[in-house]
Amino acid sequence: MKLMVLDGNSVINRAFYGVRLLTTRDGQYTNAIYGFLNILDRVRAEEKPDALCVAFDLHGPTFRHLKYDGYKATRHGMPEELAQQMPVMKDVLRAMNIPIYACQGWEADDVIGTVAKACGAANWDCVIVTGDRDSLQLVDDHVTVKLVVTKGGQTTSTNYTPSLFRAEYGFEPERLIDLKALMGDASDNIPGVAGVGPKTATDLLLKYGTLNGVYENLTPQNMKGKLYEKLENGKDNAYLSFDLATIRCEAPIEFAPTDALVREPDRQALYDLFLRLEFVKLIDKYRLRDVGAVTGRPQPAPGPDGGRPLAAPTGMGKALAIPSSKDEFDALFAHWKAADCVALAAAGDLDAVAVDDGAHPALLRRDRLGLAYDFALAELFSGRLELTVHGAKELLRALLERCLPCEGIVFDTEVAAYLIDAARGKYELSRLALEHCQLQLPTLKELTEAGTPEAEAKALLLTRQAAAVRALREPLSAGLKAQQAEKLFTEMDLPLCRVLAKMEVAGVLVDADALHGFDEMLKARIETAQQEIYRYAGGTFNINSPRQLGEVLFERLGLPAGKKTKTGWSTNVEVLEKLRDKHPIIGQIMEYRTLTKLQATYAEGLLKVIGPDGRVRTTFQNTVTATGRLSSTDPNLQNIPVRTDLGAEIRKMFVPRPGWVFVDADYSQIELRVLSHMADDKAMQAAFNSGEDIHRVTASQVFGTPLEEVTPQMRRSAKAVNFGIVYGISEFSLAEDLGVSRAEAKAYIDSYLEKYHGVREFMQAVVEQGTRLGYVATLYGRRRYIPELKDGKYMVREAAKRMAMNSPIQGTAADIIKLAMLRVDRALTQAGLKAKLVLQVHDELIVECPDAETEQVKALVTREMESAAALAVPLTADAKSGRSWYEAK
DNA sequence: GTTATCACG
DNA sequence: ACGTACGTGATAACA
Repeated sequence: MKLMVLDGNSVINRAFYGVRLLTTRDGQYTNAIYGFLNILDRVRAEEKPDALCVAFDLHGPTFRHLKYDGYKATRHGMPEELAQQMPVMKDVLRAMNIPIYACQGWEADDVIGTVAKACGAANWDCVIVTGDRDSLQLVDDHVTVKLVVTKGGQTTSTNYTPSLFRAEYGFEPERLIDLKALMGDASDNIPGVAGVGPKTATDLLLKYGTLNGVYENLTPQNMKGKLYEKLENGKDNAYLSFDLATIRCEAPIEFAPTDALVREPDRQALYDLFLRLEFVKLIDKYRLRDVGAVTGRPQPAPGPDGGRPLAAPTGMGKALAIPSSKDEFDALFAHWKAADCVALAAAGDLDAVAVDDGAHPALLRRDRLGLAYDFALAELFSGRLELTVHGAKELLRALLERCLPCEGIVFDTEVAAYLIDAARGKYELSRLALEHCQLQLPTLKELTEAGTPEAEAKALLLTRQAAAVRALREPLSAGLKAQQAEKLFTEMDLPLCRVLAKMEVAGVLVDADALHGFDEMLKARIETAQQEIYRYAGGTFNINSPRQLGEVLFERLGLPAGKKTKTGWSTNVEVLEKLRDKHPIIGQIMEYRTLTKLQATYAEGLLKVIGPDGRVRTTFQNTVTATGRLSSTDPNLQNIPVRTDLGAEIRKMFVPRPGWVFVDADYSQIELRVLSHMADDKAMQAAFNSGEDIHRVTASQVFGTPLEEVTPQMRRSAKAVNFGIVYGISEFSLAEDLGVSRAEAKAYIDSYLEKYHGVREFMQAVVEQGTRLGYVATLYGRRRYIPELKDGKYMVREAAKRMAMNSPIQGTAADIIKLAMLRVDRALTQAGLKAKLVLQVHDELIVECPDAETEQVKALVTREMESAAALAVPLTADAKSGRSWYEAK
């Protein structure tokens, strides 16, 4: 029989430092618990013990402590983030029915030793799981130590048997005590013999066997140099250390191995705990999903009814209708019209839609309704129902693609959840339902594995999703209200979904032939650069591998290595730039990098996603960024090159359809204007009101030079300072950026904040409020929670301050351009123009426009962008038109 | 899946 | 004494 005992404190410590900080929505830290459970799972799977228990330290003085004042005096107190998790960890273990042992006045090690001894007496094997090497002294024929190391979430472990120990240390496990007695242990505050380290101590033990052996042979002849003296002087400390290092196996605990036989967990308690800790995946892993059902939770369990016919998705005894005629649908529709919340969940291909109004749940299926199906969809989205969905933009896109009506969506649970906490970036329906409504959604996999045919499983899932969407509306509405974010929701982010859907459907035409030609040209130039590089390097290697490149540059060619990354040398542009004059290979590598980037990401990358109609369709993500900006994926059309001539060639291949042009309008300095408004900085506002170039004015102010005497160099510096201010400046980075001394950079910043003291006060106020309230907000009330402002670590706190300073500015600018998009879209429609918004790039809007509408659209877009917000300074936008994105910019 | 790099505002 | 600008996404390498 085999018992496994975990050193609770040691393992949870490893887990805490090995897993990045995680918190629940209400701020409970969970990473150590999560990591502990992972380690526990792993070692259990590896060892398959018959019995299992955990030993913990208790607070307060220990037996060993009392013997020596210095003992443990330097052990760091547990960080608050970990201390908070300790009681919960024990709750989890209790719920798992794993016994916990601890003993006042005794250390976890002593308890473990006692347990191990009891195992020996009962003729059981014992495995000790710990992250500390102290316990290795307990290793014998029946006791092994499993030493765990956690690195970046990965856990590896080593099983120490007597033979492995001997191989590594050269002596018996028990002699580890003698070793510590000689060399000491700073982390445990064991003094050892002054001047004797691991090397000397090991040598001594190998020669004389034990600590006693060493002192029995202590003569000046035996010990070289000063060693004799050191040992003589350190004798008392050595024997004291021996005592301190010895694990006591007689802690007064009642223990027999059979007490700890593995038992089934208390599934209910464990489920409740995991739910509270938001360990959604672990609920699955421990197969606790069914527990939610048997305890009167609102939703039946997914597992057991996987094979049952569709029924009662709302748990209130209502029958699910699956209409198969227009009449049946009409009857349902009449009921829905009277409901205050009709929730929908639609299949991606729109071939099925689940409807749930709380009283008349239904599933509309194309295969059941046939020709009446499109009619039903048209009715559903005719605007006569108040619909709630999860992910309005995707649904609208699907409807628009099929030329169906798309009215009536008044609530989007995904967008609402994003507004409530934008920092999460992920808003899966299943997760939200679990957190806000304690409602379990099955997964498709579970249902099919339970034997439900795939089609039926998908249908069942949809009805569940509709019910979840309906259940979520209330708590999320309340959340929006609590944050006074209703207006932001109703008037900005929700209506924007339709505009974004229209833009996605419109897409942008890309000249595939031209792009293909560009691709070929790049390939040829890459080939040339590659040959040159191989020639200079004296052989071939993978230039794309930073590791191999580092080897060639810094080892083979012996170039001076600059900065390092975590894994090796850095080979990024800044490093290469500094080496440019040192070796001709550098220029070629930079060329190669530029070319391959263009080729892989833009030429080939875009060619891959051009549709049959020659257009590419991005997805605008409206629920990912922490600040409120949009992002663009698959493909990302917000990072098409522009800064270099060769890169900008790509923009020549983004073209309007024949007979049309692009109108491209961008805001001028929107973030700085927003800052001048929010900070109410009169000096900065005056600068904008003067109509002068802002960076020049800043230079003039900061350097105390008349405007006419500002040199390009001064303007460049001022521009960098302006950027720095928006980002939450640090002297160091500004100095780096400008290539000046830190003192000089500091002088710039000081001078800037002196002139623009409104900005200084604003930044201070934002950080103060952010720390006090836990969040910062835009002009329109969009919040970003930044709990790191209260973090104990200086670095984390400083980074959080920069986020706090930047987010209101970046976020307000994002809010304003969202308003502008709504206005432009509406104005184009109202004016009866054919022109369409096609792209947004943060401060820039691109409209595809018939030639004849060009001038009207330019004026309209400029007007709508400039009047989107009334700030204390003018908001200006410049519009241009052209036959390609390149020309229009 | 994580890391390094580099494209954009 | 420590490491450093804000916000994104795609690609290739490597574990």
